[in-house]
Amino acid sequence: MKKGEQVTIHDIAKALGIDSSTVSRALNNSTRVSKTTKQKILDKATELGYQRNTLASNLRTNKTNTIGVIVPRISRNFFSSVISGIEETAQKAGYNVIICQSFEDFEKEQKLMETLLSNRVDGVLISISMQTETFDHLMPYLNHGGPIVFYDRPCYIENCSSISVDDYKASFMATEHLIENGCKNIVHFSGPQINPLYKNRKRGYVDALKKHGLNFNENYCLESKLSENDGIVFAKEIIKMGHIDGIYSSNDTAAIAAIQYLKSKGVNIPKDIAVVGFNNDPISSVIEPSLTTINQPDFEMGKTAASLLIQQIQDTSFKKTSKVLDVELIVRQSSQHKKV
Amino acid sequence: MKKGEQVTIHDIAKALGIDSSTVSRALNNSTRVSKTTKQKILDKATELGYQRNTLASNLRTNKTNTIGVIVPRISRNFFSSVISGIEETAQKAGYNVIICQSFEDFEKEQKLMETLLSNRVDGVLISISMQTETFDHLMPYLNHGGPIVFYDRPCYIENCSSISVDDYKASFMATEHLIENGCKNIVHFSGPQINPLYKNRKRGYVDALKKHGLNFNENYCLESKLSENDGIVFAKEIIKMGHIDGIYSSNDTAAIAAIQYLKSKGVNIPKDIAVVGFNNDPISSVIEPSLTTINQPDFEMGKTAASLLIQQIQDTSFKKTSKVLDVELIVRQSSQHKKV
DNA sequence: TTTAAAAATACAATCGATTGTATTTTTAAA
DNA sequence: TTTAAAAATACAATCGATTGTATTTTTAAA
Repeated sequence: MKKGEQVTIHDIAKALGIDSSTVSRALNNSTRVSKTTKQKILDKATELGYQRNTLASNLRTNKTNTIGVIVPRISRNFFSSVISGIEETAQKAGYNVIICQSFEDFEKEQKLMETLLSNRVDGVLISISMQTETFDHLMPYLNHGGPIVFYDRPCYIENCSSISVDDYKASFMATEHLIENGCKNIVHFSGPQINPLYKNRKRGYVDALKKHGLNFNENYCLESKLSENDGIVFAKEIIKMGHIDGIYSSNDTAAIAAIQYLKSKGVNIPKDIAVVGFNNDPISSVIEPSLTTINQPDFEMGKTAASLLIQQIQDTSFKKTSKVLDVELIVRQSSQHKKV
Repeated sequence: MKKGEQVTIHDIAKALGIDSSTVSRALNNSTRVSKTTKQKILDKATELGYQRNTLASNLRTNKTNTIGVIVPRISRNFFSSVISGIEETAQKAGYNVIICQSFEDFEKEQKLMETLLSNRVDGVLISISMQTETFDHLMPYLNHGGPIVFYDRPCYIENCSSISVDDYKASFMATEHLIENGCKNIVHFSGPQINPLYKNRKRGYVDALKKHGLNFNENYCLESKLSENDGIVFAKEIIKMGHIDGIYSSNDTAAIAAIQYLKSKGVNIPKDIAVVGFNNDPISSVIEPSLTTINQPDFEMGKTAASLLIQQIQDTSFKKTSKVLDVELIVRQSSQHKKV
């Protein structure tokens, strides 16, 4: 940005022979400026091509009207839908949104928090990375009085709102669905147990087994970061195990990778092994057999998260709340095992 | 952000009984401050939990070390890969990245440009929306001296660098591939012709037909925004047309939607109709039959775009350039028509 | 020990907008 | 026409950091 070309309120003031404070008030549509003057100022502003310097304004008013969003990866469908929800709500309330990717990396997440604090965003929405095990990097921001709301991946920090999905129930439903379809030896693809989200999903899986008199085998719970490659690795293990007839995966990515690998090895899905995923990625309806999965209200989660955060920004006495949204089991072909 | 909690360089200065200018210089590691003083200042800074106020700094130095990225939709795989490339290069050069979605909406794009100008980002990377037909909304930013680099969707504005893919060649290859596989009546799914990108793709399609002595039928060129729904609408038209044996789609989304619809109507892909897409979305390798498509160097495009922009930011005499990256035809099952 | 040069630090203005207070102008009642 | 109240505008300080210039302190040569 070339310096010489910046038009400021002082230029407008000088051009009209008035004070810059009046210009400022006019541009903010204050009642303290007469209509005639206001019009003159507005006209001159467009004439000179004035554009408010938000940096200066933000510095003075001590707020940025900006919320920062930390997301593990924007490329995942679930997250990009959440972001759309956030943007919609934020825009309506007059807030800008800065989107940052942590790439599931703790150090990157730390740096992003620093940048957001340094840029004095009014609030932060964060879905913590899978690597994150401590929360010290959030404290400077919280100590400066900045509100944080957790979405998708809950995180129990005092005074922070969070919004998530009923992972336990979803998992229970998914596992029970496999059992009802005749599966007896169900493997679970799980994520890092440090995260309550994956813990809850595991609990749901275990409890569903228990309810139906199937005993839980710790070896059947395969933990990873649920990447495509993890799905393939797990599929290989499953073939080695030999007698597995069901897979409940904590995300679609790993489930789909596993299905493709198993199919390539001549395993019939769902006749030999039934599969249920999690997320309802677009790809899940395209793969053959189409994948039974859990649909989350992603867009709504984004809207709710943004709305909780904005309430906290605007009303510091706002009581912190935790919201849990409901999910839906989408039954497709991959789970039609051997229905009696 | 609560006001009372802000620690400034003045607090550090007061605590140490020195001047704030010295504190500022120390924090910026200037040679004008002695090692002992520097250490004292750094220690006090961490003790007080000081975090630089970037707003103030940016206002004073008249740069933000931030580049703005306008992208039609982050959820599209191609764009999220481009963004990853941008972030990597930007981070290495010490720039922050603000990601904004236009959702292919012109008005939204206008607003985003205003916000970016207002926030005085040092440069802008933009892939213009499909709705965009005029470029007046870019002028205020350009007039303020801010550099803009176009990526993916070229846009010929004086003094602006751009980086794109050889769409003509890609299209020619794709169409020729269908012809070589025995297709005689090839439909082209095209995008808005206002955009050179889709124009070039159409040209490639037309020229490939010509080269192989097939005559070009304007009715075979179906124009839309290439959404999922557009793909279905086109598929219906194709069934009506009756004698189509090949589809070359300007993106995978429409191609895949069309394949699914055609399959549901009993059309055999690729025996009855062969299909080639564009983008190499992850879904293209999962659908059955797997989709022959064009792979673009998305990550590299992001890196190159960021690097071009940063060069322009740092060296105003930098000569504007247009780069064209090469593409690759990924042959899969959907195009195996009736190879002789 | 004196003194000039170099190093370190302080002073003061500035970036562009906002805002509490003071002053001037306008309005309307007396 | 006078005058008090209201409206409009100007003045001046401020947000937090940076930076050119001035001053002080330190270093090292004479």
